[in-house]
Amino acid sequence: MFHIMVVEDDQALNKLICRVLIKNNYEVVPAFDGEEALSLLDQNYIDLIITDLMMPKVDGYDLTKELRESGYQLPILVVTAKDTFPDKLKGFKLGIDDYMVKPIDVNELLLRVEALLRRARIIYEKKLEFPHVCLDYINLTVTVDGKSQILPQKEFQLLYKLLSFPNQTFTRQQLMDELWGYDSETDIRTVDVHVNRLRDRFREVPYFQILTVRGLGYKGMVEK
Amino acid sequence: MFHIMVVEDDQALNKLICRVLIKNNYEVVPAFDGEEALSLLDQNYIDLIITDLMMPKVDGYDLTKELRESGYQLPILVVTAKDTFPDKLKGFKLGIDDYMVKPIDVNELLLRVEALLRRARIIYEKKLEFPHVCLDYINLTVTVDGKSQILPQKEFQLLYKLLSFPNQTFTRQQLMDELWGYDSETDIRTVDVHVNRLRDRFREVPYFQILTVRGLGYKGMVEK
DNA sequence: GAGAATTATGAACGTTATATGAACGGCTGA
DNA sequence: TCAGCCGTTCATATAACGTTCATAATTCTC
Repeated sequence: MFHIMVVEDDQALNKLICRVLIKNNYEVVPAFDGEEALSLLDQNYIDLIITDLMMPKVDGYDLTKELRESGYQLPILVVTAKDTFPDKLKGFKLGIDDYMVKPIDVNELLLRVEALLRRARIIYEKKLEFPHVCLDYINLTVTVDGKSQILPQKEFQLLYKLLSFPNQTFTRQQLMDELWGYDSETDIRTVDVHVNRLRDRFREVPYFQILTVRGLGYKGMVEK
Repeated sequence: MFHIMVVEDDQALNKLICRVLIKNNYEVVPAFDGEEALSLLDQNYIDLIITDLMMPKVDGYDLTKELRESGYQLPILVVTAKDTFPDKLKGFKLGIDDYMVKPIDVNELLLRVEALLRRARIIYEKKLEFPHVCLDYINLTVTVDGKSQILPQKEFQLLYKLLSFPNQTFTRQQLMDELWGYDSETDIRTVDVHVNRLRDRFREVPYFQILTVRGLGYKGMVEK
């Protein structure tokens, strides 16, 4: 779901934080100093960073500075033993979002991570992520290899439904019930038309497709 | 400048916080319980709330709940003596943004206020900068490739909002709420008219645009 | 392989959402 | 006080969408 980078040179603490995050359904990318963090950031999509301040090579301050100066706006949460006001001042002035003093309560960490994601409007993006493909429910947007397009609502909802449960066959009636409402009087074949349009739209995209299950309905398939 | 409401039943602390904020150029609206806070919120434009949890009549939890349920998205910073995890959990789940435990360092409070305003894009910098394009909130000025023009207020605010969160779709209602006020009775279609005028105005500019998300609202796009 | 059943596809249509132009009235500053 | 700007409303034009329908293509059954 959300991708969080944990930058912390203390191996044990790094591992602890990562484990807690993973347990709470975050995707985690660990790094052990600021330099590694910067290079990993280029290669991974990251929603939020949790970072220590004191670290070898590039420290937390410089990491923050680098990121903000190169335009990264992602939330940065500092976890550190430094408890003096000047440290906090420096951190906040560089553009961090939150500051926790060790020893930290990992449960509070989770709460603060969530609050930051919410505030940065990252968390409300109901998303479906696959390799090469991402569906954004809020924006009705399908992104394939970085290229986004907005779909009409019905088409989007249909695709979203089918890809939410890949390989599971849905009858037309099921789809009608869920997307059109249980009492809809719309012709059941309307589903076909939308499926057809989706196929047209993504004819060239190899990463997913909608299969017909004759006699039953349709099913979504991802990344053969 | 920015308008901050301080909700705290301890008169001395309330006064202290207000004084510090005023000294740092914030406009302050004090309230001494949640009920008063709610009624003052209707009458004043507020950017951020600092609130205690334990208060007579409506407490901090209920205040937060009320606000979030009626659509207010402004940052809420809790200042409280309650230091247990369940308290924090409850607070964050209700939608607070930050949590400080008494006794607090007012200087750190200032830093956190600043961080929240920045993150909520309540224009701490009062500027939005992209390649080729810069929006100056103070002067209502949009600069494209060095050429500046002043926009009418509503048009400017709308553009500013949309470009503050590029690629995020805003419903007309959200935009109305934030730019016109939660209780505004202005026709929702007024948003369309302003969008239309902005498009007219920047028709020739390739660096940003406002896209329609049919059935939902609008979103800003920067530098395709 | 023929006919029946099912699905695919393209075109057309009505509906709804949005875009656009024009006009009105209030406010502001000269 | 008046002109001009601004925000708003309204009426109408336009475009997008969802649906239906007719027909073609495919698959299944016997």
